Amino acid sequence: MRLSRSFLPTLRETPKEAEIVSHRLMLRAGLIRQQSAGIYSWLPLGQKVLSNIQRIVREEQNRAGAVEILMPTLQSADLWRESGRYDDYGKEMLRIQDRQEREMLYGPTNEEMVTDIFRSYVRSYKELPMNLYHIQWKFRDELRPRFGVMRGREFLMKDAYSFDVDEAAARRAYNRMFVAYLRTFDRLGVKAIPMRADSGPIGGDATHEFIVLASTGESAVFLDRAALETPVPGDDIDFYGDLTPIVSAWTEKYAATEEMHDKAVFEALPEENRIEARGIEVGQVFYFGTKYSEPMGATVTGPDGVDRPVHMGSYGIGVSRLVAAIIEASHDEAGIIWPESIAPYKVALINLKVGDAATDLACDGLYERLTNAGIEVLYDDVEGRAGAKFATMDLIGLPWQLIVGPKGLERGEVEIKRRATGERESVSLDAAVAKLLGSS
RNA sequence: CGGGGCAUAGCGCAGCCUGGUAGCGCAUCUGGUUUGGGACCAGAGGGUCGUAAGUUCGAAUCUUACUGCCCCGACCA
Repeated sequence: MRLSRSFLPTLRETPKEAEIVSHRLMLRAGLIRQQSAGIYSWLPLGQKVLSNIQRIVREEQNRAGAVEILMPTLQSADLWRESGRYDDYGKEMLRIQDRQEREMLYGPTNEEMVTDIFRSYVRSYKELPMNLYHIQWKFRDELRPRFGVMRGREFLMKDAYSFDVDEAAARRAYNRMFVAYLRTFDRLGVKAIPMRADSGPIGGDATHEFIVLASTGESAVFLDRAALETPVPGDDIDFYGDLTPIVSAWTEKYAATEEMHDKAVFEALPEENRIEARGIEVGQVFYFGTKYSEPMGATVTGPDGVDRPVHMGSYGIGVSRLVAAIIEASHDEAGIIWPESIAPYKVALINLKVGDAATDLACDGLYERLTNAGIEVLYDDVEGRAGAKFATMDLIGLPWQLIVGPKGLERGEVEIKRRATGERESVSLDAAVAKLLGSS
């Protein structure tokens, strides 16, 4: 993408409403614009990051056997009366009337709706296990939205729902999502630790929150340092094999949120292993048995010919929140440092002297070669001073900067800078292309 | 929802106390000089001062109500 044809509104000064670093950087780098308390528009750069995160989430969900659907944002109140949650959910749920004065709501979650879909079609245990997910906007009318998209009212969430014939099978489904989450967050370039968590109003007796450590996090957490070093399974993992050793390797190490904190167990750890920190919840997995299937009549016929309510779990990832969480975990004084897997562009191609024939020619050539090779390049082809160009590119945090100016070109060289480390080297144009093609 | 704060140009702010019809920096536009880490000079455009009522000869400024937004807390992907 040529900068001259793009829409990249960066700010030199921080809007005063932004308190935490991710919110400030998201506004300054032109990722989002606030439209109302807790409600944001996503600008081109933010939208690209959001879709890159979705792509990875989707790939890992699919790999773990979940099947993508798409449910609407608006739901009928009647469905929620079946589960009893229409009255329970309270003011956090945005209730709407349509022109026929039918009671509707903007979905804060989708257990009822997915259960309705399931019960409409599935009759036999032979069709299980089943796991349906979607990535859709949710609305929760928070008392106090804050920190930008970290706690917005409207937010993008991946939510998956598993259906199984009995508890043992449901626990296996739970483990599949647990492992999928380990892999997803790893690929997104963040260290998210599964921690024992309170099940809250959704109910159920098995749940973990996946938490990214960050000083600005909203939850206080306690964990064993060993949890940080537990390996994440590779992409050769067999999701239908026995996952319990992997899950156990994580759950055996102490890691808990404040609500579930067991002081005695924590203090039994060697002192140097005890970590007290703050964290951002980016995902949560639940097993809640027949909480919805029973009142809503989602049953299957078992091998013995008897109908039983299915055992369910739900699995959420806060996609829009992850954008902020990743920035909290990966930035410096100058701006954002995107992990390569989700960076909006891989390379910032900086033309230091737009209008200089040789520089323009070199840049256009590099742009074409890289783009043709399938690399996403943001090409700064706009007249401007070097300092301002560097500052903007540092701010938006693309992993690589390819700096091209007349001085280097006289020697036949361009400069490659790695945003994360600041390390830079001067190489020939061919070597630069080769290096960028070669780096993953 | 309890407590606190803010609202003046695209962004950041001053002016308000002590009423007299709005200013600074950045950004934008024009011209020139510059050009490898957010340049300089000269000029220009842009605001019915959140909304509504009130007080007054006169309101950004005083009063009241409302709205929006932010922060702390309780609640939450």
